[in-house]
Amino acid sequence: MVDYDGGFVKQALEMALQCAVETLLQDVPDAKQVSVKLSRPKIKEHGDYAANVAMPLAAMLKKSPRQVAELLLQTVQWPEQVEKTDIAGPGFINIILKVGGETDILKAILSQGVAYGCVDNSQGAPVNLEFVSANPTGPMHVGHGRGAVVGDALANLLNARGYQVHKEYYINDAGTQIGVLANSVWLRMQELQGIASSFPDSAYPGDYIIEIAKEILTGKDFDSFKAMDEASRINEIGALAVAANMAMIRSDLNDVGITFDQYFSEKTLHESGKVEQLIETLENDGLIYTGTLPPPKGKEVSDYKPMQQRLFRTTDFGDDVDRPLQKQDGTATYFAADIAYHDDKYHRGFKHMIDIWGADHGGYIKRVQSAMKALTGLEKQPEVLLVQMVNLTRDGVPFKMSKRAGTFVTLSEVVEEVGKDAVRFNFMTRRIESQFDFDLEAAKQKDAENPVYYVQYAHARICAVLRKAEEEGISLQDAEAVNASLLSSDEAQKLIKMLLSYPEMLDTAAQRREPYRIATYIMQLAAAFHSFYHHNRVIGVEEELMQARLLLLRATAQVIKNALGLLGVSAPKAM
RNA sequence: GCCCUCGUAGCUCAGUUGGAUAGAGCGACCCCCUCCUAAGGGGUAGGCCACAGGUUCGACUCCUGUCGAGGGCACCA
Repeated sequence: MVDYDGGFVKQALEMALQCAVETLLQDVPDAKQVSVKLSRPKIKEHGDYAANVAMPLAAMLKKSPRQVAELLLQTVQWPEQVEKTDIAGPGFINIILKVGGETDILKAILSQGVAYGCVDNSQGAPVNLEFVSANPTGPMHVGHGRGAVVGDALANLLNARGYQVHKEYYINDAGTQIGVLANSVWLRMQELQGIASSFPDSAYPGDYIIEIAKEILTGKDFDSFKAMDEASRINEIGALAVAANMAMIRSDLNDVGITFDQYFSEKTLHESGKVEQLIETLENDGLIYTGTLPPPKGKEVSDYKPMQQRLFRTTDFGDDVDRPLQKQDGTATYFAADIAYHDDKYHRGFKHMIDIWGADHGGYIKRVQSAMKALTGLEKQPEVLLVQMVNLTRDGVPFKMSKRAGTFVTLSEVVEEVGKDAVRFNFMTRRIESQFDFDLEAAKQKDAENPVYYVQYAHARICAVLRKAEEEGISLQDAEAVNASLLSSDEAQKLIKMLLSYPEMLDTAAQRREPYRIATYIMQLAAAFHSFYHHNRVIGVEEELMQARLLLLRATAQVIKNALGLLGVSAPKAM
């Protein structure tokens, strides 16, 4: 048991078995490639690792799986860590490692501290991770919060596993929505000046619009706006309103502990001519033509009119239909700006991009990837992770959110009610592919239904024991001096195995972009600890055993803290 | 009509990317604090893994179809 450095033993075992497999297959004429993959059996009796290679080999060698397993065991040259092996069930090879490595692993956790589970990323591949990117037309709602929390945890996870992550927020500060925003604010500004005006349905109704209007009026005289022509007034107010909303969004994000390395403005892409340049480039490459798109199917489009458009041949690169880059009035579409944006990322040196989007943007993936393939030749870039919707309920009753009707629940409201840790942890407990039912009342409760308390409590409990030890004048022995082989109880062994599997879990989570695995892991780890705690008294037992158990607790606290840290959740010393 | 995601215990969800007896929490029922934090531990009950085929030594996992839920389908973002 020395694979606390992240799967070292597992690799050695796999290589050893692989050699044996190849030796066996030497004489087989039509042998197919068989690669050895070890798994960790769920059941203790099945050993530390299990191999299933004997089964697929059986047919090729025309022998039973158990016979094949025996041949393999005769051939294989195991590394020294292997204690013994078994053939079990239909033909599994179960590998049992030498015990007695407990001290090594616990010592390693303590000496590595926050670095336990991490690999060096100083030479790591740069990854551009774009997430949240909520429109700057209003505050963030809880749905945005899920993407924000997942994105931030993924950034931490990838950084921990060898990548260099650049966190980016794309500000959609161009287009008609900003016009609507500006107009809404202008109406409120007039209202505040006592000028009665009708408030159309198309305007944003939220109270925050009034706040923005007030803020603008304290900074600048109303008459100066009145004196402007329509276009420059809307432009100016739009810019001020976007700035105000972005300040609010950044503050909301800050409340959940999220910051970005870069905020990228869509507007600057238009202003700098990058969008135009992109269209020109595509034009020169013959990737644009004039054509007419068919009407959308299955969707009511009352104002559909066939029209000639400049279309990008994305179908040549895997898309379903060619996409317009310019609107009827000649201005660039959102899509045009978006591929200019991703192209810009590419030219900033990011060959690898990950975007986290809401599920309502699922239909958008193919066209962006197709466009990027056309522009850069990269396949499947950006890598898009879709986060499913958050369904809000209050005491089980569905709660419809609408920015238009002003009935949405903001992220900051929820954070204020529930707390940052609970919001972050709860959002991390499910796969992003599953829709999230978020009950506003349940999330407020500080009881067992809130898993965050279960895991934080585990950490606090350990700290309490360590405090108690200090109070009683017990000095913690140096890890080197501790005889950790005394940790032989079932609960202790289970806990050690959990600690040992942490780097492996992180690696899987990073490779599969599934930070929720961290949350699942912490819950299992906390359960293993609580069980240990209940069955194994620490303070008051015989000195040598007590020191061993204290060491185990210290290592457990460290891993809980590390894992929670990746999720952006605190590990309280007392609760 | 087409595309994407999902369907596992009464409820909310895991299931290590095809392995051995499908696991937690909540809810139900029953135990455990003279003892380091009971925000905890132990146990019982609860399953045709939506359904039907297929692939193979083996399928909750992969493929096809059906049913059901959510999202999306030009000139918005």
